[in-house]
Amino acid sequence: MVRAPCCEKMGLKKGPWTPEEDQILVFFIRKYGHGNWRALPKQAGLLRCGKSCRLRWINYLRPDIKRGNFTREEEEAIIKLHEMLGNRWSAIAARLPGRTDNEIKNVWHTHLKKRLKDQTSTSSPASSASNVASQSAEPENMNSPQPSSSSSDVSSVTEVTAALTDDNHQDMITIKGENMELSETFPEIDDSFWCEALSADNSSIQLEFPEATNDQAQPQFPITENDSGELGFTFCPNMDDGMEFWYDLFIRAGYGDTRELPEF
DNA sequence: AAACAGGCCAACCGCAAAAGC
DNA sequence: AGCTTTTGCGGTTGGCCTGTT
Repeated sequence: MVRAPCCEKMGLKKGPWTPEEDQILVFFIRKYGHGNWRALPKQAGLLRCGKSCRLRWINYLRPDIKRGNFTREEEEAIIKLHEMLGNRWSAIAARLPGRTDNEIKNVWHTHLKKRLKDQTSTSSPASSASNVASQSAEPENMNSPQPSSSSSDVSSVTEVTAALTDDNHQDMITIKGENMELSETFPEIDDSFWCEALSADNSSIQLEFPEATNDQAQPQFPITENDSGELGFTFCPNMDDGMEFWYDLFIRAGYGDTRELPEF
């Protein structure tokens, strides 16, 4: 069987995700779910393969993800579970709410394996095993408060995501200072919608995400002209390689419109 | 201050299983 | 029933960061 072309050959992006891509993915999944990962990036206007989107969502963007350092109880539980289940990371993750298999796997390889080796080399196997067993936590203990150092260890990416996934503000955007609910706004989009979002000098489109905590989430999209003289703007103006799919994203997300989009 | 080494972790790859047709 | 597509999983990699020399 011929191997499927890799993402790069298909013109898809690889490597670290940008905050803008995260926003789009979170927005799309919150609105439509993820019934088909393969189709999702195209529908959402992301230049990523479905596999990459799935991984990003599961390992990083899911709202129930618990960020920050592992507690001692969690670490002991991982050791105990690994003793029982072996390298079945997804099975271990299923018993640790908010933790992903990838995260657990990383913790195991970077911390726990080494620690366990040190323990066994400095104490008898029997005492080590009983120590682990006695300290292992039950699943209900997993939700105990995290140390403050853990809770403060949150990236700006997560902050933006949190703002967009907060139940109090879901599907809300602000256009020219007026709060709107996406589900109400988009079905009625017409040319006047975009006119309202235009800046005073018609040089940019302004959209706002309420409660956002950094500039990246309060984007202003410069209007540019393509080779054919058609006007448009990029959804991610700060990205190095540019991703001109804003129009596609919003139309697909709220409209289902299949009109021809200008090429840039 | 620069070079190097090691730790860490997000993301990728390939394979297998499951689901769909 | 068999083939194709999609999803899930575990292993691995690459690049950034930090500590050490």
